[in-house]
Formats: sequence, structure tokens, C-alpha cells
Amino acid sequence: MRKIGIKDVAKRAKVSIATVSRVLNNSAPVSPELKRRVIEAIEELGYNPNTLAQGLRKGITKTVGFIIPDITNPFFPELVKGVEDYLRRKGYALILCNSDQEVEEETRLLKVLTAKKIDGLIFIGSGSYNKEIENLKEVKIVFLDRVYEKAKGYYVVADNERGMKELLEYLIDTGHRSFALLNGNEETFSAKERYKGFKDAMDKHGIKDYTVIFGSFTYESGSKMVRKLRKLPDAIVCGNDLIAFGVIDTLHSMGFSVPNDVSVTGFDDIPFSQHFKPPLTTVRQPAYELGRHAARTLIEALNGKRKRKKGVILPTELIIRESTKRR
Amino acid sequence: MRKIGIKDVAKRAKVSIATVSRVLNNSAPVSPELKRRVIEAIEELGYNPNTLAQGLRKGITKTVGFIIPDITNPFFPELVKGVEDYLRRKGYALILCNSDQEVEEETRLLKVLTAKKIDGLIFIGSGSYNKEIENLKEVKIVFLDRVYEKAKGYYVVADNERGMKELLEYLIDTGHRSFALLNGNEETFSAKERYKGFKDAMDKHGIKDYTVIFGSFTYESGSKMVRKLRKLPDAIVCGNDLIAFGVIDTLHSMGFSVPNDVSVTGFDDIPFSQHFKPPLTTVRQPAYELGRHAARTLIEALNGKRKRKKGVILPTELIIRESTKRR
DNA sequence: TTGTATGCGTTATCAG
DNA sequence: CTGATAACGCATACAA
Repeated sequence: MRKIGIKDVAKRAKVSIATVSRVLNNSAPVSPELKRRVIEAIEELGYNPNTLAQGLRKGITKTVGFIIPDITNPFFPELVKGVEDYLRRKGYALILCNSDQEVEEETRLLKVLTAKKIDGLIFIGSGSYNKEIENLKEVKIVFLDRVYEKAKGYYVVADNERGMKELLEYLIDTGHRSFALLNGNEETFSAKERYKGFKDAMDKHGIKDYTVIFGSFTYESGSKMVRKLRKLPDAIVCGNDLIAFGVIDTLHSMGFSVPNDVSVTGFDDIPFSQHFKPPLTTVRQPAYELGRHAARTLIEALNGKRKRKKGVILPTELIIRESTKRR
Repeated sequence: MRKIGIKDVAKRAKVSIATVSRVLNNSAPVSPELKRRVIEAIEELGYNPNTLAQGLRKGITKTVGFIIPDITNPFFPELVKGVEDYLRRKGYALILCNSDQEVEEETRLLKVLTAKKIDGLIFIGSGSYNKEIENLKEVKIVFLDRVYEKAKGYYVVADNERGMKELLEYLIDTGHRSFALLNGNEETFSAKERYKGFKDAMDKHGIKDYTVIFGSFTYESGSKMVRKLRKLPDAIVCGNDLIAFGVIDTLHSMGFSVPNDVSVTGFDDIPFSQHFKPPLTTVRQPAYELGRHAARTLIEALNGKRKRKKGVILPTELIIRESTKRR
């Protein structure tokens, strides 16, 4: 009798398994006496219900999947914490997965999670559109940070476009007149939105002297993209903080000074950005809140509430530090 | 008929569910004709086996749990990648969990994972000993990075003690004569081992001028611990890179220069350490390899192999950069 | 080579 | 209030 099940508990407590199940789920009244015996037996045996069986029987598993694209990018762990904290309070289990920016891996994960019968999914796409997402008929989806506009589902994002626009207003205000946008993966929602904000600002102020490069949201990509620049603009606007780090480091290794020769900005405000040398001017995304809202949205959807708005957009905050200066 | 099961496939292919199961698992010969029909039906219906039912029936789930203590510490994501890559190749699913350094949360996760009937567990403890681990009779365990000496199970670690000793040999060689060890959580295996290496070196060289402080493995803790120092030693040896970052930043804010006024070292060599200002002298742990070995050890244990050695110890590497200098 | 029937651990339905 | 028992989706022993 290696693994103990509900029937072991029933035997020990001298009741039927039905009664055990009832005290376990509080699903029907049980006399104090029997309840006591059952609880005692559970304690003594160290019984832990088999969620596989529960899930099979009930059709719900009280677990949600969460796919992030790059566990290595310090922005995502903050999101994870927000999700975790909310889910824990609600009694949901979390299966965290890392797609490592690979669409194939993402597809595999989607299949695995489906087979595990998760109730809901919080999804941050790895990049290009993954149509596998459309097959997920039985699970509620919340798109976080990176929206799939074509797919249906809830979404939670920061106001990327507006955040970027504010950043550029500040840059233009402080005398910057030529720009380069070194962005992340072009197919990505966040890259697109940030580009939009950038472009809008350029147009609004009639600035023609700018270039745009798309790469990926990594340090290495930043390093690579900055080398492609023909000439140094007044400001290099990066798609995220990681890119900015790569840009600044290679700029330094090329003998340039930031911000004296050129201003550089990031996006996200990951924990490290304030400690970078120079401390990074960036647009703060409320990562923890984003995660928290995503979890909340999902749970509410799962409970049949929230028919009103399909999504929430959180404001960003301009963080001015020392990687930029007035020209 | 919302969700499709094996019987839908059977009906579509005009065979019995047993036959479907057979082609699914290759568990018995099936005539080419029927096999074709089944495969066709599976494709057309987009059938995906319910792993809950499979797990319930077979007693194994082909999934392993992985608990890490701090998803926010860039050292762990590297481990995760090593684990992921190996597991994927072996057809195992991974449930990644973050205990956030909380023993209670860790206990909760252990229960959840047990209830989900994982086959094996890769475990990095949050700190103090969690006796819940002893209840896990049915799952194989690999202790990664932080060993529970009392508990039985396999382990995979880097040679912390020796790594620390080598670091101190280098420091002493380069003229450092007084030290402070600003370490992580005292109950933690890695902190203990690193302390041992440190102490050994002190004793061996007859050095009396040193102090030791335990805190936790975070930036903030580093910042806090360095403020407790009465006087600046020749070298501040930190329990990990994050602590070193905190130490260096506060030292700077206090008007000291690193390494001119004091040498500072880390441990781990997280990706960021080479880009820190100044680039950090540290002891590299082969994070990806550590994760990979842990996964391999677990899978082999699961397959009944590996009775030989109970653990593997990987070597560290001394990385000399610019946060230290000869005195 | 194929099909039928049983059971994995739970919950829910139905009598009592 | 309590206890049998069917059913969840699948793999397998047993029959054919």
C-alpha cells in the first residue's frame, strides 16, 4: 500500500469514500463526528488528493499555464511574480514555461499545456504569430505584454505607444534633433507599438533625420545594431533596456561617451537599469502590476465575470536618469 | 461533442479504442491499413491525448518539477535552460516553480507537485531545511546547487569550496591581507561551502584580520552588509555576484573607489557581471551545465540506471576582471 | 491482429 | 446525513 488514496482514508476513518470526498470539498453536510474522524485519518496518513483524478473527473484543474519568451530577460521575472502572487491567493497552481523565443518550442508547450488540461493560459508570444493558439478552444487566454490582435482573448499591456511618445517629447524638448530607433523583433506587438510612438513623434515634429533598425530584444542584438549606424545621432532610442545596455557598452568600447557624445534610452526599466553605468533613462513598465492584472483578468474570466472590457492598458512612466542630457 | 477523446478517433477511423491506443503508443502491432486510418482520424480531429487520464492510468506522467528559489536572480535562468534543453530532448514536460525564498511557499509547491504526480523533482532549496521533502516517497529527487545533506537523493553542484579557495589564493597572491566575507543565507548549502573555502584559506595562510557576515543572496543585502563594516579591508569577498553589485554601488555612493580603495569579488559569474562597472572578478559556475547534468541525473534515475555515483560535482573557474587589483 | 472489459482515484448522482 | 456506484479518458489483460 505504497500510495495512499481516498479509500485508505475511508477505511481508516471507518466511513465511505463518499463521505471523505464530502469533507474534502465541503460539498455536502457531514456530521461533526464523522468529519472529525476523516480529518484525523487524513492527517495521520498524510493524504494528499490526486489532482490528476480530480481533474479528470471534474473537468477543471485549477491550474493555469504561463508562457514567457525569455526567462533570461529580467523584465519577465517581475511579471511572473505578479502572476504568482495573485494566483496563489486564489488557490490556483501555475505551470511556468519558457519558449526561449522559439516558435516551435512555443507550439510544443501549447500542446503540452493543453494535454495537461489547464483551465487558462497567460501568454507572451515569442515573436511571430503562432496559429496553434487558435486551437485552444477550451482554455481562456490572456495575452500579456504582447497582444495577438487577430486572436480572441483578453489582453493586458502597458501603453507602449504613449510611453514611447512621451520619451521622445522629452528628448526633443532637451534639444535632440536626430534619432535612431534600435528596436526588438519586428513581428512583436511591443516593438510595433513602440515604433508607432516613435514615428508619430518624428512626424509631429517634422523630424526627418532618423533611422530605424529592427533586431531582437537582447544585449547582443543591441551591440550588433549600433555597429550598423553610419553616423551617431543625437539620441539612440532602444526597444528595451537590454538593447540599451548592449548599445552603451559597445559605444564605450568604440571610444564614445554616453551621454556626452550621444544620449541613449531604454524601455522597461528592469531592476538593473538604475545601477547601470550610466544609470539608464528609460520608460518604466509596471511589470509586477502587469502580471497581477493578467492573473486577475484570467481568474475573473474563468469565473464567468468580466464581460465588460476585453483588456486593460496600464500607463508607463518616464524615468529620467543619466544616460541622456540636454544638447 | 466539444472535447475530442480517443473514442471519437476510434469512431472516425472505424476501429476500437484499443487500436487507437496501440498506434498512439506503439504498444502492439497494428495492421498498416488500420494504422493509416487511425493516424488520419487523429490528424483530422486534431486529437491530443489527455495526459491526466494517461497519468492516472499509467502511474507515470513524464513530467518533472523544478523549484528555484529566486527567479529574479539571473543565475537561475541559466540553470533552467540547461534543464529545459535536456528534458525536451527526452520527451519530458517541465513544471517550473519559484519559491521566492519562502519556505512556506516552497512547502506549498512541493504539495502541488506531488498532487500532480510528477515523476521527478529538481530542487534548489530556498534556505532552511524543509522537511516536507522527506514525504516525497514516490518521486526521485535531484538536489541542484544547494544540497540537503540529511535527505537522500542525487545531487549536482559546483565545487563551491574549492572555487572560493582558489579565489582567495589569487587574492592573497596579489597582496591582499585583510578580508571581509559578505555571504548569503547562512543555512544554505552554497553559503556554507563558500564559507568553508574562505575559512580554510584564512587558516592556511595564518590570516587573522577578517570578518564574516551572513545575509541573503541579493543586491539589497549586499548594500546592507557593506554598511556594517567598521573598516575597509583589502578585499571584500561576496557570496555571489548580486551581493557584489550591491556592495560596489554603495561603496561608490559612499565615495570609495573599486578597486583602488578596496577589491571586491563575486561568485557565479552571471551574464551581467562582465558588463558591470567595473567588470567583476568572480568565480564562474557552469550554470547551464549544472542544469543539464541535473536533468540527466534525474532521467537516468527514473530509468533505473545510475546506481553508481550519487552526485556530480562540477569545477568552477576563476574569472579575473577589474574589480580587484594588486596591492 | 483486433475488440471487450476493467480499473486508475475522484466526484457526483441517486437511493436510503 | 450517509453509502453504493457510475463516469471521467485512457492503457492493458484477456478473449477472440
